[in-house]
Amino acid sequence: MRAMTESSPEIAQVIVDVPSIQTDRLFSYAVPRELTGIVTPGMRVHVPFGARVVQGFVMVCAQAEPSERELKEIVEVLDVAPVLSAEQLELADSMRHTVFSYKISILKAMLPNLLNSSYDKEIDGKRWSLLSENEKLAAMKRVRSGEAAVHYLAKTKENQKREKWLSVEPALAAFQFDARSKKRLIARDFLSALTEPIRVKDVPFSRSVLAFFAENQLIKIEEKVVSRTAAFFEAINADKPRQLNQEQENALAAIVSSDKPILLEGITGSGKTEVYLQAIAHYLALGKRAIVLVPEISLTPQMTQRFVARFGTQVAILHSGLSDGEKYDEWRKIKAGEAQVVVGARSAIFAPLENIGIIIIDEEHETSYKQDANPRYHARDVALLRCAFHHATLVLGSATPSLESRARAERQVYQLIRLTARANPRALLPTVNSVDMRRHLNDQSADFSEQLLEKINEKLEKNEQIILMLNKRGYSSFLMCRECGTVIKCPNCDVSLTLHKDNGRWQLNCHYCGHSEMPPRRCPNCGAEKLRTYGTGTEKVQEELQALLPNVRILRMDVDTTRTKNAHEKILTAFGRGEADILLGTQMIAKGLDFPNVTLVGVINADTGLNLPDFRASERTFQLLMQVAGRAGRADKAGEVLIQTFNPEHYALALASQQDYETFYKQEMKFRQLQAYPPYYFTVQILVSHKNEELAVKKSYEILSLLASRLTEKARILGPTPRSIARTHNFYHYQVLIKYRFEEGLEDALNAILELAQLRENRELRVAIDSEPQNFV
DNA sequence: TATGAAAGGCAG
DNA sequence: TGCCTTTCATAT
Repeated sequence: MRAMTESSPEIAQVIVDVPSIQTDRLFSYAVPRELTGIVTPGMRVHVPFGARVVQGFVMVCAQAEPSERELKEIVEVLDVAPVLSAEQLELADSMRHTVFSYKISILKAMLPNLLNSSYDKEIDGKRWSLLSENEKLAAMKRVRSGEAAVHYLAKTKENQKREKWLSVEPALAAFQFDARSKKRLIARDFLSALTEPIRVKDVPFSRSVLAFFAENQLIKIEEKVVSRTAAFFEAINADKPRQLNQEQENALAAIVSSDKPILLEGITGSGKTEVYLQAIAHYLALGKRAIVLVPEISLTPQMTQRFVARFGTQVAILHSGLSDGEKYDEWRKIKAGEAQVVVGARSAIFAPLENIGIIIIDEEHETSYKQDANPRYHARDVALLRCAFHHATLVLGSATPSLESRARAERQVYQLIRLTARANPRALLPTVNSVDMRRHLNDQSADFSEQLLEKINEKLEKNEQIILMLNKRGYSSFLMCRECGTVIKCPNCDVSLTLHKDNGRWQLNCHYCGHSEMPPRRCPNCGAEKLRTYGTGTEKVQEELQALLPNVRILRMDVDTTRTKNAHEKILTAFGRGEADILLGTQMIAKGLDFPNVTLVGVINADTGLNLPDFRASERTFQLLMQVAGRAGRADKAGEVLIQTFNPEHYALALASQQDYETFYKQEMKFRQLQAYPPYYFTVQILVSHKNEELAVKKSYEILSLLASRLTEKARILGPTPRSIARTHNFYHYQVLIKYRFEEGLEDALNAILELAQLRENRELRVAIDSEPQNFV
């Protein structure tokens, strides 16, 4: 076989890093003779493409046909071993049918950023990107007149962190030192006491001292590739499996024996994580590996430490808080087979694990598992494909499963397993009550009912902790003129500006485009000095609460207080240590936190998400309330939940108060059936954006008629309608929604839309196709 | 996506 | 005609 590949030329078929519909296909290149047999599918290469050199992925290698026309040659191979496995290449093929973005985007999403090349060019040996504007103009002139030549570069960003390590040679013991060289003698004593290699930067002697030892071969200094993430794993104490209760035992038994995906519906505190851990241990014992997905926000040490405590350095962790270098290091650790368990957010579903036995998706209903930029994949769908390939078990865990998943369990596509009791039998379920805020409009505070204040005081007296949720950041939602009704709006977007108070400085911010301005004193429309704030955000609640209870210690957690690295973690650690009485925040505090001393959860306004123009608004509200309620009474103390609302009779709120998922599921399913929404129908959303509103509408209609001509009458096509925020960043957004059950021509029709979007006349147009969109606002 | 070639616009 | 900008087809 080897002889054959050496004798006849090879060609490599490559997907190039040029995202367009015209280039979304294989391109053939000749494999240079010296690389024959070395280039294999899944490797990154640099190839000539037009006038440039671009990165590409080898998808197929084959013997060249004798009649084949002259092909350009691969310029360079970037890898000694494929960075993408055969499984991943196949996965990209499958995903291309449901995720309407280009193959190259899907492939790139599977790799850490550092493995994607950056491009530059060289003119007379000088890097284009390093030239000043004037130098660029001069260089262009010289190129045009033929005085200089352009050399196109593609460069991998891959970089490994290296450290110098010192080890002692046997010769050191016998070496005769000059008695006058004090420093060297001290160093000798230090070095000869070493039993293991040591990092050069940890040696307390200057370079010149060490140089003497190195020159005389008394020590050896070597560069080692080191991991940027290893330190995290060292500080964590080991932990042993805990005793499972009967329900957990049953769940575990079902997981390890099931031939279909498992939907694990377990109330908060029912010990899902322990079931996950023991299920993983089961597969590890069989020599298999595991992926665990958790929502980004719960990737705090609280969650990850449990996995590291149980499985130690076999765990690799992937989340957005890591730098590109750190992510690359974790990726390499997995690729090298050093990690058996990968814990991470959405993109960890692409982890280069082999021999997967189980994939677990915790909080499976979370929308963050769907990527809301290209490629718009859902980690759950990718997990299904990977499990099919590996014959692995998929476990979807949640206290409030998505309707899609729960309905699949109903139809026996998934096996439904319930955990109905708290793992700690002394931990009681919280009691949940709602407060009808319509009756409390005249209370001393507009945002706090007397009941809630009373409860807060009661808990403070007992030195217990409180979590308060208000799903609105900033100080107040908008500024309105009391004279003429003018609301201060963003110049680039169709939204009102949110008032913020940052270190005592007032500011109006746009939450969509980042626009920021000083609040005006007078109304810009009528000039009256009657601008008032409306709507309460977390900043204002903090201020109010501090005024009502001067001695209370409040920690605020929202996007604005968690911008810096590890800020999130710091706030939670401080709260866990009891450095504050109240944790006040947006919905990010609802997820996965476990503080035993928290006995009261207050929802200041449960209605914020309810009136959004999204068919999932009720589902989201229900899930959020259930989740935040689960933060109360996690340990031996009884927990209470108080939900303030203007819609106490709304079924999402009423059933969340009763902690009744099953009834909610049934009721919501009726609504979905009536309205022909998921899970009864599949949906595809086409988003059309243009700086010119008329053109956005016109193009939307072109897309509509294209769809109408290609789909059957059974497909329901809605729109075009403006998005609920019709303009952001000065772009007007329209959408067309397709609801369907079975449409053979859909994939072709959607690819035709991608083609339409690439037409020259549509250069200013942005079109995104979102299969099973999770976000309509 | 980004390139070079071709076509178009304009001053002299 | 030279010089600059815009348009367009194309990539193995």
